[in-house]
Amino acid sequence: MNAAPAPPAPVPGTVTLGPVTRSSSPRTPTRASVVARRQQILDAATVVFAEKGILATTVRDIGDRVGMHSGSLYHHFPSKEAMIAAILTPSVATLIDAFDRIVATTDDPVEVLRNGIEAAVRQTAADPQVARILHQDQHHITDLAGLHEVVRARREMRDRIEATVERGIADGLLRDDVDPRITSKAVLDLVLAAFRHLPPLGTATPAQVAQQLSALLIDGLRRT
Amino acid sequence: MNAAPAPPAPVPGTVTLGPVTRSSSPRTPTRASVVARRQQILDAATVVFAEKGILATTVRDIGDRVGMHSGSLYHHFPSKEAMIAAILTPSVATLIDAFDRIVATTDDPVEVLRNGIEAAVRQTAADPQVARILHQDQHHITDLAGLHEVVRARREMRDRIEATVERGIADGLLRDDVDPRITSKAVLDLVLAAFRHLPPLGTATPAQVAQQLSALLIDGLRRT
Amino acid sequence: MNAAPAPPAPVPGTVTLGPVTRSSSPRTPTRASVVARRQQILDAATVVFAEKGILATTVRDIGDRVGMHSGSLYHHFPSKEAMIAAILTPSVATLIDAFDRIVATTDDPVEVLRNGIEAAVRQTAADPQVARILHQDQHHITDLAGLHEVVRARREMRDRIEATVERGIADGLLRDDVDPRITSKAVLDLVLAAFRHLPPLGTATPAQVAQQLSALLIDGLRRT
Amino acid sequence: MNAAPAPPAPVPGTVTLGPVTRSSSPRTPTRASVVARRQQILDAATVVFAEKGILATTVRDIGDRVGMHSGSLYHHFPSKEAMIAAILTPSVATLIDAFDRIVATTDDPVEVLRNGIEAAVRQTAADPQVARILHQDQHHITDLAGLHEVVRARREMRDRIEATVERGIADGLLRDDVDPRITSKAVLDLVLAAFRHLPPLGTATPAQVAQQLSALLIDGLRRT
DNA sequence: TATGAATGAGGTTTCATTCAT
DNA sequence: CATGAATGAAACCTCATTCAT
Repeated sequence: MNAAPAPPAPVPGTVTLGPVTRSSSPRTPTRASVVARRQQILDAATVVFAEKGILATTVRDIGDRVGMHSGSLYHHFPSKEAMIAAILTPSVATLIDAFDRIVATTDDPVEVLRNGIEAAVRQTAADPQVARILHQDQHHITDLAGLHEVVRARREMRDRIEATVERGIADGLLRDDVDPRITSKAVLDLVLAAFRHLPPLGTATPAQVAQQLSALLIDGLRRT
Repeated sequence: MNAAPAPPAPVPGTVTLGPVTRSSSPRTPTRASVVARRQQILDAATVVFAEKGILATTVRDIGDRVGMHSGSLYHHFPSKEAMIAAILTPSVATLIDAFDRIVATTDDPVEVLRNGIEAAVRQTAADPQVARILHQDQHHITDLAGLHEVVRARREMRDRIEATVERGIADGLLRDDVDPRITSKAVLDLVLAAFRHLPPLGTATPAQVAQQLSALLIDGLRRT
Repeated sequence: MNAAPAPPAPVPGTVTLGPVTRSSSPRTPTRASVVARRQQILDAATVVFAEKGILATTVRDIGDRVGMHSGSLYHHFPSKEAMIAAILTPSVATLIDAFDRIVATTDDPVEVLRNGIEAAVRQTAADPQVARILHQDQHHITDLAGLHEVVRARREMRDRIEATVERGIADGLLRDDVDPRITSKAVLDLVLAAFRHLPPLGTATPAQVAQQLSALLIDGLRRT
Repeated sequence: MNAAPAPPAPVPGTVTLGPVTRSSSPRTPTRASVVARRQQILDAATVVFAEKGILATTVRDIGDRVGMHSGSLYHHFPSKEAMIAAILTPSVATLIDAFDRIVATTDDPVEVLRNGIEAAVRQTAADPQVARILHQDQHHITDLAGLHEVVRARREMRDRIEATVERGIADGLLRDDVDPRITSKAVLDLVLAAFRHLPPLGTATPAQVAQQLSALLIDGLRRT
């Protein structure tokens, strides 16, 4: 999901002294530094988006945080929306991958759910800011055009959960009086909201949160 | 909260017995119609806020929907924020009241939760748009200043749930390995997100949704 | 500037006992009350204009002060500008009259100036608010179109002063090295600014202020 | 403060010795031009403020005069008020400095007044537009918040004059029947209104105006 | 690639004025 | 005559984006 860094361009002012390989003139950034700068911007943007919300965040906010003028951001990204996409897309993809790997591991739907929750929480812990954006700006993401992939990914996640629940019911492992659609939305909601309990907003560890959510969703609150 | 634009309405209940008593011509701004206009605006605003989000909604959007110039809205409300407050505050208050009445009814924490969830879902069903705003704009509401009451109400709700869970654990009715804080947030989240399953966004009935959430949260997914 | 609250109008329910004096039908206000209402509005407007300046004063400010809706003011005056004219014009006319009477009294230019200053200060004391408006909104009055009369009056005042100074010089009573134009502006300025020293803004009596200004302008600061 | 719109100016003093040294193409935003742009805006704003008054001047008026969109002004100043401050503050400071230098020169209160008046008029002549703003928008400046410094400066000027008059009286050099407070206000008023007599509004030279005001205030109109 | 200035559209709010009732 | 709602223009300011340098 890495948007091609694009070649550093021919560098207009550079006068090549000889036919030698001067991969980096005094001012020519290396490919590495280009990538680094890009990531720097994304990191800053992620923090601000998470803190203020996508809509309330201005490109100037982002520029300020990288120590760069807002206009300069447009050398790295064609639009604010592109930054959002660059931030969310890979993270969402990773999440799906993780879930898929779980599904491949075992056949037991209950295990799939339990492990899936754990994997999701772990991923959330790895990047709580992105999870927060995904959660709190869900609505704006939906109609942002260009984030179709993100929206699709989310829907896919839910479908996988729904399918798992359905299989669990069919297998007689899960109660047959629950609605798979409502349930899957609930599971996804709680999992994506896990960032609230993890640092920096919360204090619990990923393992704890995963255990709590599993307990809640699978076993219920009531003592048995 | 009737979202439908609905014609100015010649006061539905008023039946003129004869041609005589013309105490109010169709356009007389009776006290009733004054209130009605205000409510008309709020209804329109509610729909738009729910659809586009608080931040993305412009006062012009609202004006367009009522068929009014945006500036004219300021005859009824001093600011966009005031409209938001007028929309959210009563609804949130109602919710708390409902929950409180439940708590007063029984001592059994499990019953409190079950009935509380049902009451909340019912309230959400009564005004799904407001619930949606509350859910999806939580973040912006928090730092909107003037909505302190709404924020406080939400926190209060969570505290009540947390206390109930704690009591349930103490009484031995709920499992003692769940974290009341995480649990209460989860319960509140799922309940406030119930609007998704109810019309117009969903198709389930309030009773169904309440039953599903109770089942999920209290009894768990697993067949016992 | 009589801010007197004035009686609340002709009492709507008053029924005239005979068919004769129908100067006021049940709802027709007497000419007197009409005039009173008009004056009430002007008084309120004067206070607000003086306090906040013409431009910064909104018609709502005025309405608020009379206890009337801003729209209703338009039953009495066709525009905000008309109110300004109604406030300033008579006062300015009075001032000119006063000055003219002085001029008619004596031939001695020094006496004319001394008495003129005294008369002007007295007039200012009689209506400090108007003087304040005249002073601080001079600029806006100039290009307000409809206040031509006020502007003209001011210019006329200055011309009269200038003529007096010129005559004084010709008569050998005033120094011949002063520029009548500059001098006349200065005299007018100081006189119109006298409201600052009088209540409610200041504490001096009209006599004191007049004496001070005469001393300053005619005799100078230096001890002789 | 060059009010003239003046072409962007290829830097008048810069004489290119040969066709070679093209260190700055016409449009290079050198530090000088950055400052110049800011000043260009301030100059335009000064003219418009002086002509129409602070309140009646819109940011669009200013933008139009610089040939710039009104929104673009906000790259240079955070608000209209900031522009006002940037225009008035330095000028007022200069005025106080000038007066202070005078006071330090001599001990004779009469000389202090005479020289002070001259200095103030000279300063007014140097920047008549600012003087005009200061004079005609005194009221709005007072409650503009952010211009406290300007207000304070004005008051300080008056205090200095008042002290000088008091000393003059104590020394027996000035008449003892004048009120220092009324006198100081009058002196300041006339001095700040001097712009009326100077170009572009008037035709007198600074020296003439200063002499006239001194004559008027110190020696009086009457021939001795 | 970074900068700083500029654009242009649009956002919320204010306000004199009009008008049906 | 008063009311209260509505209008329409305009005010100040914000912001994503563009572009010459």
